[in-house]
Amino acid sequence: MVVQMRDSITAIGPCGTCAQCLHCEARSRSICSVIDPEHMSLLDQYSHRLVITSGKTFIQEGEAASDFFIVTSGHAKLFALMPDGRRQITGFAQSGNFLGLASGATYAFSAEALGPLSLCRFSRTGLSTLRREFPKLENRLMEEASCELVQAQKSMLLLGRKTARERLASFLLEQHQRSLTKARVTQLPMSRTDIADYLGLTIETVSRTLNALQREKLISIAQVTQITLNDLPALEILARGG
Amino acid sequence: MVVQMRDSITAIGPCGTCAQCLHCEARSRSICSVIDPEHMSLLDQYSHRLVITSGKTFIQEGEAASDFFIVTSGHAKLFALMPDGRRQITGFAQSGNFLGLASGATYAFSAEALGPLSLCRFSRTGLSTLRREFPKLENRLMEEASCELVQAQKSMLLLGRKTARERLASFLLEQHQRSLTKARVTQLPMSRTDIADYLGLTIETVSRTLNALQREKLISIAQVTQITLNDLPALEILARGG
DNA sequence: ACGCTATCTTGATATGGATCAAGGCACGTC
DNA sequence: GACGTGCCTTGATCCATATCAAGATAGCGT
Repeated sequence: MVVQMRDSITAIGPCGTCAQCLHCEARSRSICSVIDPEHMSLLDQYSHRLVITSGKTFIQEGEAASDFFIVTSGHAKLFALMPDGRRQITGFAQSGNFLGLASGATYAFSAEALGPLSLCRFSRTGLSTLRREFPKLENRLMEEASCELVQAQKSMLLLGRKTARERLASFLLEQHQRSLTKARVTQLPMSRTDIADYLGLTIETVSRTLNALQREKLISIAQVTQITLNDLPALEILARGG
Repeated sequence: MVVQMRDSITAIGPCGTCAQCLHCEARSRSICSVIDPEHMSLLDQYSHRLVITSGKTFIQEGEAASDFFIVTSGHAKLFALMPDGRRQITGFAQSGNFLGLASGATYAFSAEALGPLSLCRFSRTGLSTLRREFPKLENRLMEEASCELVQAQKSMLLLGRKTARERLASFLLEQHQRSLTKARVTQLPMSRTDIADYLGLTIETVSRTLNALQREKLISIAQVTQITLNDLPALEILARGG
């Protein structure tokens, strides 16, 4: 059962027989991991799969916050805009991440697909029902909120007090940690412009600083989006500022 | 029942007969507002009153996050430090505010009293018990976390993309809104250094920018800590950046 | 009231990162 | 394989804010 919505958003709706949640590639990393496989059907009932094309905005700042999302594959960027176009990316989301906590009645941020993206959508009321049904979800959601708050405070320190070099080192280490691999090669899903808007810098400064770090042998830039961290300890010292 | 702890922290412990929570000056503004007066005694049982002297650090970044706090009177600043002393204040807390959500196993921030401060302390386990006992608390805590996340995203935009003038205008409006009065005179509980560390600026820039806003008649600085917002619409336009 | 100290303001100068302006490179199209 | 078209890099210059350096104020204790 596939339903076409608007121009580029495809909804693959609930389906009693195919039990999607059970085989969800993001389940172990998402809030759904607290729900036993035997109750998966209720999860299926209140969730909908979406596929989003690259570059599409699927959450619009200021609109009624009626849905929550879990990223099941791909990457997204979350951002806030100023009237003159200045942009601050407040975070990147990947498989398993829960989106929508930073909202009151309306969304406090916009979200856009960084490449092809699949999502799982919950309506506000649907999630409420699930929370009542599975008290463990409450704890998991609070955990999720706590992690986001901790991350937000790190970003505030970075944006308010770190130099460009320290910001790039922090960013590269964060990306490396999120990649979940031990390999020191990190594949970046975002452009230089996105990195700049995440770190509160300009694209030129990002480019210059990355190349400076490469000249100092701290990193190697194989391709634009593929960076090797050659000296993790040195990068960590740089990132934390001494 | 008054228990003296360390040098300057006074604990006024649970007391079966005086029913403190019922008369708590912060109750209507705190998470406790969701609990009926008839159940107040359970709240008393799991909470402890503390009085903190000005300047004392009562939450230390990196220490085991064993307690949560509610500010019952006074103001506190929350901050993160870098090894060389650079500081980012991530928020200010006042009566009713809940502290401790931005924590995993350890606190992600430090907190210090801005002037005399009273707190209500909950142990992690005590709060867990209360959450089980009063499901409404879950919703209220999630609300609290959402508000903090929204606020954090606003701070990220401010720190990453706004000019000094825009930051000061945003700050003054935020303080004005928090004061809960309609009067256009705002009494600031924090020093210029704190404002600078909150806005990612230096104390000199804060001073110069405030005086520039005064010269332009947007504000009046009666005393250092007492500022009148003369032109709210203009300040709002400035704060949002056009 | 006096002086001590911390905080704030103001001025002069420096600088990290922004802005302006060309190139270079990769990738897709015809 | 030439030609676009979007990134990305590199260079030259500028400027908003930091830094350095005095003063000015305001509490506060004696």
